[in-house]
Amino acid sequence: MREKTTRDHIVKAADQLFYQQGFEHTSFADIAGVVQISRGNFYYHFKSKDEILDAVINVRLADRQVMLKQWEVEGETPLDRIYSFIHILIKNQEKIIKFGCPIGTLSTELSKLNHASQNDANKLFTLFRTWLCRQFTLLGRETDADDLAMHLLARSQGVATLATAFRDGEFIKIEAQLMCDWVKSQAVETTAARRSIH
Amino acid sequence: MREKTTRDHIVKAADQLFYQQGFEHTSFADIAGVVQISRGNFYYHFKSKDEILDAVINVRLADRQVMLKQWEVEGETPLDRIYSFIHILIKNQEKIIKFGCPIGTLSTELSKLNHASQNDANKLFTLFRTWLCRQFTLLGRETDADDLAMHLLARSQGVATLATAFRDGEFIKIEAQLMCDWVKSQAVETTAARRSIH
DNA sequence: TTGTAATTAGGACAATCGTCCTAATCCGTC
DNA sequence: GACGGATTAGGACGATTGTCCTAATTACAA
Repeated sequence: MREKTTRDHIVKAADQLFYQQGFEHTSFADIAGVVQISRGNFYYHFKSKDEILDAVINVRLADRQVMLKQWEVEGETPLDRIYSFIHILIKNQEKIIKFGCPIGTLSTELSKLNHASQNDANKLFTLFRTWLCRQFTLLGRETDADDLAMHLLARSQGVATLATAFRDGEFIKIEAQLMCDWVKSQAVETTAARRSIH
Repeated sequence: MREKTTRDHIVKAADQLFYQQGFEHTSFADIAGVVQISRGNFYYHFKSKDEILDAVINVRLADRQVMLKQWEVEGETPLDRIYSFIHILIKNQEKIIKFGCPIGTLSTELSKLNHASQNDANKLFTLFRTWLCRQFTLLGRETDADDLAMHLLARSQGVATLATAFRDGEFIKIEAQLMCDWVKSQAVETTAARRSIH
């Protein structure tokens, strides 16, 4: 699990710092301080700061892909798997309160910077969106699975934003429970009368 | 409505630029370019960039207070007033797709910067939170009015975040409708059997 | 018209940013 | 031990940042 190469160290440190301080607010000096490396050495491994960002995004994509695969193995039903998604809000509670959602905050920042990598960063959202979409399809909601996926994604994003602003961990717990209840109610509707989301 | 003083011009330009580009990514040169003023002249009106931020936050607070007051006058029922809140997502659709929610994105950025004014910026959230809380109380949900207010705030924040990421205006419309349906269902529960939020 | 305060323009400032260059060092191979 | 490529250290660079200082200009009162 421990990274061996200097390049991996740089990416790992950048990943954390971009999350905690934001991309623009993190300087080469900051990363160098963590990795214990000379500033000039960066440019042997990366041609620019943007290239480090790309590497960070790719690492995050790979990490989340592994996580989603793991949820597919562990969760027997699509319901269980969606619960796993909701549960990361609880699991990462402390970090979310301090720094928000790593995917959402990066997407928001790059959007304001009008950064060239915003499309790449948003692939992280798409990754969860299509995964959730597939689970809702398996749940029998093939016609509106994507709407349900977007709905759940949005709610988790909103919870993260407000939990950070108000430094409120209890709020995360309450909303996570509501989200689980909502998902369950959506599954039930497969056998019951089909209604709109509410 | 037109601002007279140079100070007001600066604050207005900073307000827009902080929204569109973010606080840190907006330089004095950027503001000066809009206001058509020399860079050195800033420090006659403000002692620092942080002081401009404080002024912007106060202007936003005043603006939103006026808006909320207006909704109280226009809306006959608390239900109507909450609808007005949800409707800003539709009204500001284009801006939200481009730049997100001005309150949420500022709060998120200042949180990452660990900026001294983050508490002041979060007062914007509190303003809507207490206002929504009052409306839900008038709706007969005095016991969990604050939970409902936070829930609605979170959902609107999440919608804004994803609408920006996916540049999707249709998503805003769908979710706004869902939120309206949800609010209505919450009001109905006052007369019907009291259940948990779902 | 004159004098005084308010306002502005423009440049200097130290610090920091991302970037780049070159010399030194490391390390495995012959 | 010597060679050669991979890796690193350290500083120089131009640009930009927020901040500050001072002289010039404006606007208003006497």
